[in-house]
Amino acid sequence: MTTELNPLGNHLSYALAAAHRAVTQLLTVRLKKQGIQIEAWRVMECLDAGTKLSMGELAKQALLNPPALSKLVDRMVSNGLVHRQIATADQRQINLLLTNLGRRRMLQVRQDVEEEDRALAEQFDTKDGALLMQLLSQIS
Amino acid sequence: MTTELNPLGNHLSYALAAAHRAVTQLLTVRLKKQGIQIEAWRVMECLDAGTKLSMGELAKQALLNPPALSKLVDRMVSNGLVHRQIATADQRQINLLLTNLGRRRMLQVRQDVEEEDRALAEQFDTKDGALLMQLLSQIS
DNA sequence: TGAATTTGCTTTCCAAGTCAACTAAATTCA
DNA sequence: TGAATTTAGTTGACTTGGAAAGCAAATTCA
Repeated sequence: MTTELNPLGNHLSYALAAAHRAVTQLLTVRLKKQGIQIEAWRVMECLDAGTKLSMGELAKQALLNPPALSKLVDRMVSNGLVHRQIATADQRQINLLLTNLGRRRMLQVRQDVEEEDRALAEQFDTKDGALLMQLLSQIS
Repeated sequence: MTTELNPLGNHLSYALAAAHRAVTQLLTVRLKKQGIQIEAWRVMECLDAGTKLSMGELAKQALLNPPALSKLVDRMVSNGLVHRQIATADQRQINLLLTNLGRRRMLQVRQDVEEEDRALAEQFDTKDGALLMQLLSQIS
């Protein structure tokens, strides 16, 4: 199997982009039925973890640039999923909080994401899923 | 190391997104200095491979949806990198061709991408880069 | 203290992507 | 054959994202 149809096939960055695209597309379709964006789910998952997060921290964890997060949060606020709270220690910081609706929606969405993740993991031999994850988390 | 700071850390889809984001950001910065988009580079690389590609085939290989490719190609045409040619067999199909300028630019950009890819591969023990690529290409 | 700088988040302007509708060529089949 | 359907690609309306500028609170330091 040395024949390479796609000239990009040798690039790790391409393999990564292709895999990411495939996974994202499936997940997007599934979450769209719930009327929610992958990034919004990530935000909600982070918020649910308990420790108060500033927008900056949240942006890093949810893999968004600050302006993109700001705008996403605007939309989530108007959908009643979260609300902003000015941090007491530092008045510039925002602590985002899940609403009750937000928490409920998050739990529903979590089902879907975990199902999708399971389906993904099934594409690998038993140990390979964990191995892949380990390799991926070495990056940058 | 069982402590997990980020609640998303257990999800393979998240690990993939995070890795993709890190790699893409680095590559984007580098290619921006050349004034080119990653996707445009992918298109040019595919075209260079010789076999004539329809827009549809090209979209798959370059990881773009048809409308996104159409618009990208518009820009590339106005930058003088490629030109459209109606296929003779099927008049609906477009064969995209690299211009001389396009080919020259592609060769320059390729340098950068390969350097970036090398730097990425260095983050892994010798065999792990290939292993990661192999695992990634199993996905969908 | 208070002027200058830094930090945290948002806004603005513009570039790029999506979905759905559209055009035209090719194919199907009655 | 020719009407109906399918396929290839593009377009238009709308949404989202990024870079850079903006604003206000916090911090530095003269």
